[in-house]
Amino acid sequence: MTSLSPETIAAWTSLISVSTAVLDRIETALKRAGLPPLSWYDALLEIEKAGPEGIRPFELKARLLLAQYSTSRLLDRIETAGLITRRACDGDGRGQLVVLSAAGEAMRRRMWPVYAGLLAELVEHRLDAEDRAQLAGLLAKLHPNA
Amino acid sequence: MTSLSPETIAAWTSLISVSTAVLDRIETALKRAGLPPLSWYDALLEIEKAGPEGIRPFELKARLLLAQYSTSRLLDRIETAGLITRRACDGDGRGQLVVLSAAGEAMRRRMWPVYAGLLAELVEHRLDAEDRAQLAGLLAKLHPNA
DNA sequence: CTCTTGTGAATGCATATGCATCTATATGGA
DNA sequence: TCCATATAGATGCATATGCATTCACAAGAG
Repeated sequence: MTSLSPETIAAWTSLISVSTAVLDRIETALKRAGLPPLSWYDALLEIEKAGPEGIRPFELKARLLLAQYSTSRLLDRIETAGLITRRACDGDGRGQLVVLSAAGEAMRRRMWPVYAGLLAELVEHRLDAEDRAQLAGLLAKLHPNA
Repeated sequence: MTSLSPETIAAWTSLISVSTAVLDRIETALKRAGLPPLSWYDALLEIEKAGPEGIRPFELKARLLLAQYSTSRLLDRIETAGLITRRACDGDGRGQLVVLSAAGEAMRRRMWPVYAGLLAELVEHRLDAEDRAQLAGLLAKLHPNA
């Protein structure tokens, strides 16, 4: 029987409930503002970071921790909304390159204040500078890379 | 323009990626073991804690941070699997009381080692006792109650 | 008692997700 | 060159989720 310390349980349950609650608040606020879901923001941001060269969907999938089919369909929806363009990738006939459109950049910028406002209210304001650094450090130890 | 400290951003992105990655590992492991999803575990545990008196669905909804319709349908599926019984609630004709069945308790117990094993590997082992206490404390400050 | 309003729970319909599979191209070896 | 295998990406089908609405009962006002 695997046994866990009470602190592990407390940390884990808080981790989940905090992330769920904050995500929920963000999604609700975006919806109320007539904006797309947070997943679009993350995608738009990664695509924007890739610049005019564009980014390959499999690369995006890795960065966003999404399943392959989720990436494919998320890009479908974002493309339908006119926020990206997909073009064939020369050098690899199987692939494509995704590039942000001007409307895509505008959309990401419109989403940011809503997102950042809630992070300020729900994260930044509840921790002092030392706490924030400590929390970031502790969570970094939990990254499942190793 | 709302501005956030780099530590806030780092803490938030880690919070999300860690919770996503760990949940993912847990869901995958449960599936591979032929067990139901983690959401069932959480529900079964809350129902078990309520004891033979049972628990009202709206109470469960609050504890699990679920939408009303999600709760209703989750209970449908769990009931279909024979893990709970729902009976009318005397004193409130609108309501019902959900009680864990023996099979439900057995299922929760079968799920626990898989769940706990991964929490041990991915959380407990990566932090020393002091880190765990600190992390739990910091996350407690982020609970959106206040 | 009756009417209005509030609350617990279910459900029809549209959209999103997960799984498995499929197509097309790439790559490495015989 | 030809074949086997691997990788990028899309998609059909089943299941789950979100939204809005609905139904049933509760509670308080008159």
